[in-house]
Order: sequence, then structure tokens, then C-alpha cells
Amino acid sequence: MAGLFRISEAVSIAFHGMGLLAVRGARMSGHEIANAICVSEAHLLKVFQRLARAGLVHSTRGPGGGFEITEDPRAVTLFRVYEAIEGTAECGVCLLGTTTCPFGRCIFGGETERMEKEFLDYLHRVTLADLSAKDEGGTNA
Amino acid sequence: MAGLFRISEAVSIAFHGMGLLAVRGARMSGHEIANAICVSEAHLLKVFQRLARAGLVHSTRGPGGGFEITEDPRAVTLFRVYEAIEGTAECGVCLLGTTTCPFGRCIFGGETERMEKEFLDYLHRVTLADLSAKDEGGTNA
DNA sequence: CATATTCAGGAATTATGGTACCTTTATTCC
DNA sequence: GGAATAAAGGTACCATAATTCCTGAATATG
Repeated sequence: MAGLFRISEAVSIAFHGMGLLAVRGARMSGHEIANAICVSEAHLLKVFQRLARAGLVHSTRGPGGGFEITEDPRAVTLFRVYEAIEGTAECGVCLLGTTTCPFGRCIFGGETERMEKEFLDYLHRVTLADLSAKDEGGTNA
Repeated sequence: MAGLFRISEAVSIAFHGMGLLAVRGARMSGHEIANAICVSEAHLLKVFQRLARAGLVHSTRGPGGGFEITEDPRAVTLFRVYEAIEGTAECGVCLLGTTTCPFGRCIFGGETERMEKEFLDYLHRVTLADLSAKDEGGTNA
């Protein structure tokens, strides 16, 4: 398994691709983006198709075409990118999927919910502009 | 989508099933456990098959048989249960799955890694005994 | 106008997770 | 001791989601 967060490769591609577009500040073709972040071009294209439908990027066909961010990167949160790919992110839903835990109360005492909220806050707080700004050199997480 | 953490239904069944066994302190059949926590008996059986192979429960066949926890519930962390189902939980791995981020550094600045570690710490810290003890009435998370 | 480039959309494929069913083991009751 | 029953083990199947592939449409350029 890959990680503890439910971040699909699609979302990761969206984060990295959008981050790259934000840094470059110019239109880039799907081919260029995929090469730059070392992912499958087919998959990236599919991901950007969704981002385009969500209005987060504008796409242009034909030679010299490609994708460009439609808004100021400082206004685009990771959450919006996440939602464009995965649909609505629910938080605080019982892991069992039942509305009432068979135990009568949540056996985790609400702590998992707290941590999910923390992650959600992070997605809401961080913008595409932040992705290029931060340079504290964390390892790959 | 269900939640932000990569908790499959299988892991959730394992947590709840083991929690129940810990509370009861006695052998229970798969049928009983599945009924108590309102999940598919077929799936629960498969999950417990893995828990048995991992040595976390002892299984007994035949009438009156079932599953029982092999160790003191205070000694069994959620992490061990998690690993028995999902395999090794990696933390701090780049969301893209590459060993070196194409950006040269992690674009998330290590914060996602920090949050993953926090969740991992939680799994390491909480034992089956804790699941039944906590009673602060959180909502279903 | 022909051609090359680039994205759009849907079809086909693959992978994953969950389900159903049959087999084996053990107990109980006659 | 044998038959019936209760229970877990194992395997094969199915459903859904994720990924790739293929064809078509749009646009720029010579």
C-alpha cells in the first residue's frame, strides 16, 4: 500500500500538474506537463480533462495549445483541485459506513474525525501559490 | 468517496470486530460478530481469516467454535491489526509514488508527512483495550 | 488546403475489493 | 460409531474503480 491518506494517483497528478502550471505561469501542453512530473501522459490528460470541466484550467487545442490556469494561483486551494477529481470529500463519516455505530458510540472517540478535519483544513488552507513558495526541503511525503 | 484516510471496509471490520472480542473477552463465532457490528458475514470471515494467519486471533472450527484474541488486548495496537489486513503501512512516501519528487523537493513541504505520522502514531498508541474504555461520546467518525 | 499538433470523449482493459459457494474440521446426539 | 450440524478455510467469481487506448474534433501553420 502507498500511504495513509486516500490520495489517488489521479489527485496527486492534479496537485503536481497544477503546481507546475502555477510556477511556470504559462500555458503548457499535456505532453510537457506529464514529462516534467514523470507520470503517464494518458492519465494526466484524463485528469486535466476533469480539471478543465471544473473550470480550474482552460484548454486550447491545436499546435501551441495546452492548459493554463484560469484563476490567480493564490485563489485556488488544494481542496478545489481535490474535489474536481474525487467529488465531494466527506469527513466525519463512520468508517463502517453506517450512520450509527453498532457500538452505540464511535469506538475511536472522535479522534479520527479530528485528524480528518485537520487534513481537510490543510487542503482548504494551502493554495497553488503556496506549493511553489514553500521551500523548507521536506522529504517526499 | 468515503473518507480522507485510507481505511478500507476490511480494516474497519477488523477494528470493530477485534474491539468487540476485546470487550466480550470470550470466544465468538464469525456469525455472532458480524451480526453484532452489522456487516457482511462473508466479508468478516475473510477478514478474520487474515487476522488468524497473522496470529492475532485463534480460530476454532466446529460447533461452539469461533475466534478469540490470542493476546492481552492491552498489548494489541490498532497498527498491528491494520498491518495484518493491509500489509505494511508506509509513511512519508511521495504521493506520486516516485522516490524523488520531480520538483526536486516535496511540494507539500513535509506537512502531509507530519499528518501521516500523526495518524500512524495514533494507530501505534491505541490498543484494543482502549477502544472499549474511551467513552467520551464522539459522533461516528 | 493539406498536414501536423493538441485536447475531448468514450471504449476497452486492468486492478482491487467484496461476495458466494464449496470443502474441511470438529462436536453432538442418536 | 455414524449421521447430522456448526463452524472456519479456501477458491473462484463478480462489481466497481482506476488506467490506458483509440478515434474524432479543433486549431494553427506552411
